[in-house]
Amino acid sequence: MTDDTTSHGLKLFNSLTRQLEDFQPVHPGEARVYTCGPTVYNYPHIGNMRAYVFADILGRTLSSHALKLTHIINITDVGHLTDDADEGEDKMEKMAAEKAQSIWDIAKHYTEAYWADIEALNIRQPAKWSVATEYVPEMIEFAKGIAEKHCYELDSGLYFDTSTVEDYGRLARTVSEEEAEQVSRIGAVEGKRNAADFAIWRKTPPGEKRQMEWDSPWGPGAPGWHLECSVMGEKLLGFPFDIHTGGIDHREIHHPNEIAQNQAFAQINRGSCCGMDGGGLGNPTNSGANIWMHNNFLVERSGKMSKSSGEFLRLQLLVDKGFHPLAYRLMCLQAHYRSELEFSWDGLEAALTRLKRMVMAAARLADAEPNPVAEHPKFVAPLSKFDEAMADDLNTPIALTALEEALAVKKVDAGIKRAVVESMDQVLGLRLFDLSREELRIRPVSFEITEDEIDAAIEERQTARAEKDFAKSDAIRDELSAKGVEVMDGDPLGWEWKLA
RNA sequence: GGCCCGAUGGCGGAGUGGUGACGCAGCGGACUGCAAAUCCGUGUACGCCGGUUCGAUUCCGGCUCGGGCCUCCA
Repeated sequence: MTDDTTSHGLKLFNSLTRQLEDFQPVHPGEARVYTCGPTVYNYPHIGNMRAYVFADILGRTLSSHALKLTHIINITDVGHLTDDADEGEDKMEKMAAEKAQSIWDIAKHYTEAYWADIEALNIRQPAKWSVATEYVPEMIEFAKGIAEKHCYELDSGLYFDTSTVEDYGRLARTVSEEEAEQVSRIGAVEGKRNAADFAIWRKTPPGEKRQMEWDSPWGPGAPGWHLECSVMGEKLLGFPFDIHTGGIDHREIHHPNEIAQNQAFAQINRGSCCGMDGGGLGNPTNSGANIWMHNNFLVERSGKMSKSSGEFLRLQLLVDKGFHPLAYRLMCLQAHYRSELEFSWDGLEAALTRLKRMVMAAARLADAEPNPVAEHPKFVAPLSKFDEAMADDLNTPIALTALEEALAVKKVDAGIKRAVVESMDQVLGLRLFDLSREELRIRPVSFEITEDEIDAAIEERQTARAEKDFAKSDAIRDELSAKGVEVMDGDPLGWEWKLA
């Protein structure tokens, strides 16, 4: 699964150019990736998690191409506002006030909840989780560096003048400043030079004291949201790095602003960064990253997933209903990352069934010693199909079909087959050889019956069957069925929960 | 209002200028006391109207419908 050409045969869709591009590492043999992570003021919903499944697939694919991966995911624990881009409450402060907890406790709690989901979805650990509040001094330094030529100060903070960089908004396909002006912003900040200008430092209003604030040349306050990603990307990966990922929503505001900051940085430090000349985005490296990738949304019929509509879809809710987290991962992989994906419980159940069947097929290879050296002609087609699909902008839906073709190959050495399947699952991360059917059989919290009771009932039923008392055995089966248990006589597992 | 995207069988979802993946569901078969599970097999679709073409689901234009963004969001 390796390719020693410079492009690694890998094509990725660059949102900046809206084209498929060959992946050419900035540093030969390496891949440096920055992923926009969560703001830890609430639990992540499953739509949020799609972004990290996508980033994980990207990272695994880069690794499979023999690239040394350095992956950074940030944790935003400060600097996110509730309404307008420049005013309003800080999300973190708001939640802390609501819960009457320290803002630091809020951040810790939701960071850990997020990490639990990361693990449950078999998302690999990045090289580093970069926490925004640990980089505030660097953010101030960064802001000081670009302040004179690219920023101006208002009462409420230090603002970035978007007219000082070329091609502002190119990522979002904003056509012109004129167009941006047409947007009527409620509560727009007085004094901004351009409608699109944004705060890079938010001053604490006089007489107030925030839980999170730092001293700065512009007075006490907090960094703007966009600043952290510019700074951590530069500090940890160096400009330009290879790939920047995030949700498609970031394509419109957050990443254009981040890019503007990076361009300003490139202008100030012209020549000191490889490839960055401080000009426009005709030279993509000025954006800070060679390729910008965005995953599309998970949607449901009511529209976009929303955190404001009360109970939202958390991974734990799926588990509570009897769905293993990896069924959700598989559901994500069944669609291309750039397509919207429709969420439904039926769809999730379909993914779970598919996953179970793949796990069963893998289990038939449990006793085989993986033989990654030997080859077999029957696997040539599935393997090349798999590699081509993944190299074609991470086409996981097709890669999955190649995996299933490999699992379905008959009359071959099990060791070879196992090695093939393992190599594919290394990229897809479904844990086919670690999972058991028992693990996938998760009891929905709403079901009353215990496993001991089920075992007892089934034993009683088997006795009746042995005595050919089918009236009784059928009655027991019906009873179990009413309680959500499906009896499976000819199956070693014996029984299964009836979901959905 | 501005910008952008989508429309594929019962559901989800790939892909393609000319035999329309795949998964789940359904159906048939094997197995089973009967089922279930499993395995094998299998039918059904490219929103509408024009255009280009020998030929379009695939390219172009229009229409209809749906969605996203423009305010925090993966």
